[in-house]
Amino acid sequence: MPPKHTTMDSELLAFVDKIGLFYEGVGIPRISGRIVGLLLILEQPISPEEIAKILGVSRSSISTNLAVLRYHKFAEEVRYPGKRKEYYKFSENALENMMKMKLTFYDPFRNILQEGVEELKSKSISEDKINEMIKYLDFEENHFVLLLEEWKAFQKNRKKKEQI
Amino acid sequence: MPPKHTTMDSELLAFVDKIGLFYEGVGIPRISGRIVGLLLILEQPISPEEIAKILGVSRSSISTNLAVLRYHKFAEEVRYPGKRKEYYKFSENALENMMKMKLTFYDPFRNILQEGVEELKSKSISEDKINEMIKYLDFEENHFVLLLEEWKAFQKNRKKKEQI
DNA sequence: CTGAAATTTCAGTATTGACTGAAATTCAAG
DNA sequence: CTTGAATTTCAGTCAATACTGAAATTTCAG
Repeated sequence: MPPKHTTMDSELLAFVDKIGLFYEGVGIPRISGRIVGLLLILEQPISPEEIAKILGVSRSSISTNLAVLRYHKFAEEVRYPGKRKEYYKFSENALENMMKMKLTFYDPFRNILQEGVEELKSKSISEDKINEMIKYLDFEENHFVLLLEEWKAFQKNRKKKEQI
Repeated sequence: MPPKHTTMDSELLAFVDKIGLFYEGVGIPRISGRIVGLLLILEQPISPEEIAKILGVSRSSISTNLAVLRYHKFAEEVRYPGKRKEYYKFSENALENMMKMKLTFYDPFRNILQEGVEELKSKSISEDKINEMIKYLDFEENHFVLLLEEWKAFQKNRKKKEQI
């Protein structure tokens, strides 16, 4: 049976809103942040309908924002047999997926710089600063990949311990 | 004697614009990105006046954007004795400073989550997802600090080699 | 299959924030 | 100091985009 989330304590809402504002500050839609905040604190999955009601925004806006959270695998759909409604929860591997998302930054930037260096070899420009930057991007990306591996290993280990 | 940069090859400008668009895509003003691109390829420092002319944007916009690049230590002021104008170059430690900038992300977010957990202990919310996220943020931040150290060491070593 | 319930899409609106130009301020050469 | 060149500030404009509501589409219980 799907859970009901009709109302929400104003202190909890304040927490959710703070996350929304933080998201807005880093260039992500505020509603996305508020949804993330909400999913973070709820024990049980919640329907888009209820999210809209609790956050006081339009149903369509929730739909759009859930679509991108779903796309990045931050939010995950849950279905209850016999119920038509969708329910959402904070994705199991949300943190891992957030990191994977960050990793998509490097390639496009690197490509621009790399193409720049190659195309512009003939012109009288300074290549060394660009090359330095490419080297740095590779350095950082590589670290991120390792970080991801470490985190996954750390998690797996922890899960195993909990099982015992 | 300060250098002159009156015109600029259209291919170079295309490169500069690509960086601008990339910046825009990640939520940073396009002009900031174009200035960064310009400083990247130039051998010699350039005046705000000349940047404005080359990029075809208002002088005031350059001023504002240079102020934030300067604040984050991505761009560095250069003065020529006897000349009133300011000149700018890509900062010596720009890459290092970009990373330091990224590090400012963690604390505010961590604080929101931490306060959330503490304030909301009484309410019937799920603490474990928040705690997991805090743990992850610490994990990532810590990695970044180490990365910064490694990069600095790597750089120092390289500089030494070049000297010989 | 059918139809009602739910979700998504999309055109329009509102809000945010980047950019401009003129006015105010700062700065350094003389 | 003084003065004019250069930079910064700020109110106003414009453009990008987050959000809304209605219409279209999808979905699944019966």
